[in-house]
Amino acid sequence: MKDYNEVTIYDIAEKLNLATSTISRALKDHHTISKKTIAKVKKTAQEMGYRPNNLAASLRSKKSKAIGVLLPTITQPFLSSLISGIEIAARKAGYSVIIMQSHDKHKDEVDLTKLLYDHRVSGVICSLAMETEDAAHFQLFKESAIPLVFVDRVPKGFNTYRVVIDNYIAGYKATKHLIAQGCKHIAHLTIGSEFGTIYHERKRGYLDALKEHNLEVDDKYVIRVKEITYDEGARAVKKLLSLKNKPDGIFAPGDILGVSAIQTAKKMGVKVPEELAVIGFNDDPISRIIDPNLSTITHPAEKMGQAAAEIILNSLKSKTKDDIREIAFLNTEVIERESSKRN
Amino acid sequence: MKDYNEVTIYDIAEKLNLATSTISRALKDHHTISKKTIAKVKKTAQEMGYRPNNLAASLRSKKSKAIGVLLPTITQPFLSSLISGIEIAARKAGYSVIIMQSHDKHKDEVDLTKLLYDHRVSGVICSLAMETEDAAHFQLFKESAIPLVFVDRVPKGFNTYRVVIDNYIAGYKATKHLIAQGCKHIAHLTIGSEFGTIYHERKRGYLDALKEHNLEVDDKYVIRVKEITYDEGARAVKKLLSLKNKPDGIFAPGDILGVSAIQTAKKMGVKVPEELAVIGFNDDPISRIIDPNLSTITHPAEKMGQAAAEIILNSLKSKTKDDIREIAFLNTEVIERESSKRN
DNA sequence: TTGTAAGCGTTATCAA
DNA sequence: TTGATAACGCTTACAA
Repeated sequence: MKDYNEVTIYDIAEKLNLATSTISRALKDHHTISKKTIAKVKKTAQEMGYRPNNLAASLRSKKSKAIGVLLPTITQPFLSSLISGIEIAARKAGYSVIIMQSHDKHKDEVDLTKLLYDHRVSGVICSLAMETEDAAHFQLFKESAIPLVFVDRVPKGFNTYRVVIDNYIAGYKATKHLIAQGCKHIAHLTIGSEFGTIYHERKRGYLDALKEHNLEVDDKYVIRVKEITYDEGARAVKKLLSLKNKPDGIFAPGDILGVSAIQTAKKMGVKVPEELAVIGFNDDPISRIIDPNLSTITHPAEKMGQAAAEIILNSLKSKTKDDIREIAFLNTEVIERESSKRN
Repeated sequence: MKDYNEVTIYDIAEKLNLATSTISRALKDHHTISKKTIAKVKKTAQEMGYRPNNLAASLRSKKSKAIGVLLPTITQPFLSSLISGIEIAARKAGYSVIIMQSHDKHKDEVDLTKLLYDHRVSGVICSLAMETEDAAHFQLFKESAIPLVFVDRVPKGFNTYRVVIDNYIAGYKATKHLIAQGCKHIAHLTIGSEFGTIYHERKRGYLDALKEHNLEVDDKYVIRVKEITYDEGARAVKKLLSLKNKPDGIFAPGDILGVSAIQTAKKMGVKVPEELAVIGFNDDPISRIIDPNLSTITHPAEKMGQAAAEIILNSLKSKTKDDIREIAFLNTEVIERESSKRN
């Protein structure tokens, strides 16, 4: 250990014959301290090798300069990009990022909210676990006025900040794209409950696009998957392509499902896009590798992360206990690739 | 705020007519406290809704129960899986995980080591930035006896814990696999300096495998890329396939490069694997999506993360200022897929 | 513009 | 087995 030479503001104060409070203020450019003193303090701090002790500051101010991030997992491309965006924005403002994974388990999510609370994080960014059906465990952040931002998988009927895309519009656009390619019988895969809303919203967009164009809305074309995996995707698509009236288009609400639709179709001798047009969701790396390349919907992960972090940072700065809960709607676009190009 | 009802050990002490020190000890099952008292304290703590304040504990003990993780980026599949492994192991032991991205910049890495130090993290897990050529900025962890584990991209000649695969063996195995498929002219892509060692080691394995089998070692078959991107991979492979003596095999030390080798070959009318066998590295998701599927080398990311975290945890527990710097070598395997199957 | 002094909630050192 | 008390390094009223 080299604790013996850990320099504190007390040491600086002694050396400069000033009070610790003056040092503390000078170091943070407090306006009541003269420029001369500030310069002098900073210079000697530098010379003495002073390093602030965030722990002490946090204890005193009851706020650690940290943002807690609670996600189902961090290995999905969308989520790791999200974290990246958060980390960049947080770092710039001098905040650190603590990450926790719920692994889509409700119980873990509940436990981790408590842990984050214990850590006295300044703010929390969360995307809900697939299992979660209520948001009661987030109440403690509200009660403690700790800014809370939900991203992507957001709870229904819980009043907080949220950063999302308009999943309804995105689903609508995706379906409309298939319609524009001449598809008449469009299938859809879906997952999740109404609580996490995003897949439900995408489905709403899908249904409304069909209705708007007077296209058949048929329950047998909407298949529910248990989880977003290649196996589940294959299972669902096999079922669809075994129908006597095969669909001629599929809107998959995730690229893993979209890719497995292409793979399954190829395996079954169904030509993509000629006989089956496919569009996915997210613009994951795999969508550009599959042959034919998968058309998809952009999901601006890094931007959403930055937006979420900035909302927290602003909320912390303005201190106004605003009851206006900001909703950031980020834009999405259709990316047209070979898997849906029929014209 | 509901600070007014924040319960502290002081409140518990008052209620039970005990000293705060007793409460503190009881809560941690200290052996000098009677079982009866421990039970009583825990029960009332529970009842009163007591939540420990890590910040205060950290300040006092000069150690925050946190592990700092410093990586080039978190969006690469290998690295996000690594973090996942770290998070799981750390969480189990009651430690939190703070992540920082160097974005492969040396300067950022230097700054972030200081930040991590300021945070009083209990330990640090790091994978070096591509730019980094010396490890001087990690010295402060050594001096403070903060356990430091390097993973994957480890520094040369800096004595600390490290969790790695044997990149030499892996490169050797990959090349040998191509040789077993009947390849006679095997090319290799490489990157990075000798400091970060991993790519250099893979290349050594490649060269030794060739030599062992009396196969041609030709400089024109070793192409250096500037970064691991599809564009750089395409550029390098285009060059290789334009030689009058085209290679009949490529060992790419990363799946992105391997995938772009396949794509480029296909585009140039070179058949994979018949005319060109390809093997990548990492077993990223894209390797199973590309057609033909990319043979590759496993890189046990999550396990490496867990191993790294556990080394730190053990080091913290045993407190022995051990100078034996553990090296964990994890196993790798060749995964044979279509891109190299010629027999 | 600067100083005084009281905490923040623990842990650790003695002493009992 | 338990208690009293002094830190840990900083922030922040309030005073000067």
